[in-house]
Amino acid sequence: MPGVRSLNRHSPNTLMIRKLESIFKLTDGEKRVLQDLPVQVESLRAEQDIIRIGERASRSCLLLEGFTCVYKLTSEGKRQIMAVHVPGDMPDLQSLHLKVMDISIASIGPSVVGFIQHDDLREACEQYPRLTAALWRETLVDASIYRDWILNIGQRSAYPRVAHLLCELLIRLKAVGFAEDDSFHLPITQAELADAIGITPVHMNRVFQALRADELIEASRGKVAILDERRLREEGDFDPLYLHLINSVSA
Amino acid sequence: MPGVRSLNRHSPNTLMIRKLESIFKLTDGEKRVLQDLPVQVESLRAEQDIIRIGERASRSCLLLEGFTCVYKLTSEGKRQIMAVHVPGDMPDLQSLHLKVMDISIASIGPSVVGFIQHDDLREACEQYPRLTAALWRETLVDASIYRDWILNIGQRSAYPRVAHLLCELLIRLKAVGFAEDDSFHLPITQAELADAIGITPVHMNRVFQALRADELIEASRGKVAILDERRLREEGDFDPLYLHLINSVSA
DNA sequence: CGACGCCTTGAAGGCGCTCAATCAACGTGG
DNA sequence: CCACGTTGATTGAGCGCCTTCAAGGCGTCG
Repeated sequence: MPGVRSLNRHSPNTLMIRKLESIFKLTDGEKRVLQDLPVQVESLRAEQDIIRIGERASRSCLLLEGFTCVYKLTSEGKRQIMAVHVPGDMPDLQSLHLKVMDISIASIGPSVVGFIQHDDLREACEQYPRLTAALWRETLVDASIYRDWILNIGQRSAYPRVAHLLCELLIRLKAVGFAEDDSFHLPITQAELADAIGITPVHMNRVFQALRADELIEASRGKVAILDERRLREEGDFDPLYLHLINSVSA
Repeated sequence: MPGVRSLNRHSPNTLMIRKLESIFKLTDGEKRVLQDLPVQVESLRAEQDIIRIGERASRSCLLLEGFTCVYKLTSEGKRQIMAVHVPGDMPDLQSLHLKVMDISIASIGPSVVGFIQHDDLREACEQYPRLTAALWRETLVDASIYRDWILNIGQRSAYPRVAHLLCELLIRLKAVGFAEDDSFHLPITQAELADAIGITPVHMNRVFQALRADELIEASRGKVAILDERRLREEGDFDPLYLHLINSVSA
């Protein structure tokens, strides 16, 4: 069972505040409300469900460390991962207005999340309408990423698809300071990546080998290094417009 | 160029009001604000872009008649359609908070849309915060549909994929009263459907023939009839949960 | 050291693609 | 009223990306 612990460096909400601030300057009042939001921090093991499809949510979570993903199963038991979250993301913010979950959310690798009650969130938004706008915007960016995944899976072959996903992860991790030197820690199996890309684990492996052979990436035991980002973007037909990043150099 | 005309039966916003009312009862004040929202109605030819990727939007549109779709092109010129809208939908509501478009939106077949200035929308939302919630919810349902498309394209083969899409269209059209007798008018070419499903026009054609041979659908010249919805849902592994419909019999 | 999880590799087959030609429906102009 | 062009649906043949089904390798951990 998940233990409760306190974060060492920052208050849990610091990540969220920093992220929202990249959109527009928050007033002191807005910052204070966010800072005072009660957050229940929990550590998760790898592959642990946070919430499952069909359940009703009364709180949303903020990812603090590690990774989470959105997934869904077909009736035949095939899994599709529709999104991967990096620290600072709110994986199930949508449940604020869509009570019953249409997806499941799980941790990838060991992670730390903070739960915020919907009532608290709603109250903060009522007090400071710009928070509503900022959170709404977050969900809109999520939607934009979904759209790009549809394009990626629907129109590109396996190799560029993987390249595209890696470009996205790199830029998003850079944006929150979790990728140094174009390399990042990603405790995800090839099988899971395959589920996100819509291909077979076997084929995922072959694509990875091709990417390594082409000297685009290095990958081993949870560590991914992008060797040539420019060329990887070309191969993956990657344009970061859809991420709607603001103060980003690489975007 | 698109002509401007007035709608015969209802005020343009009636559709939107009816839709939002399915979520929660609107107060008279809320209804009045919506009713008074200045709407610029325009008729569109088939295949006409409403807004293109990279452009900045200062207004959003409400689909009144016909169909629109969200699409994006790869650098190789392949097109993926990520969403199809039915009357009552707001195809680019997202631009309210994401100014620069990450997608293009176009009409499918001749359509009628109403444009609403963002400033007007924002003002209405500030006056009546529940409108904000309702519109936010709309965009969240859009996102849920995107997710399901990722699952559909990523994990299912062509035949169930098409079945799934047809189920979705039927139920959404029913919800706004645009599908009588499990059949609906859909002025879309097989090539366009193929772009939405992520397959080739040629293969789309073969899947259609299979669906007809299995007596699941009838389709000719812009008219689609669902002959056996229960079985089509089975074949398409369709569960309408993700549509988050409220007062719907079939959901 | 044995078991387990994950990565890797091989071979065979199928789903969907590509390329191309034909057909059907419709609108247009002569 | 018909020849013609255009657009979309249909069909065929061949090929290739990716899947499926295995088996084997390798590192980690009890």
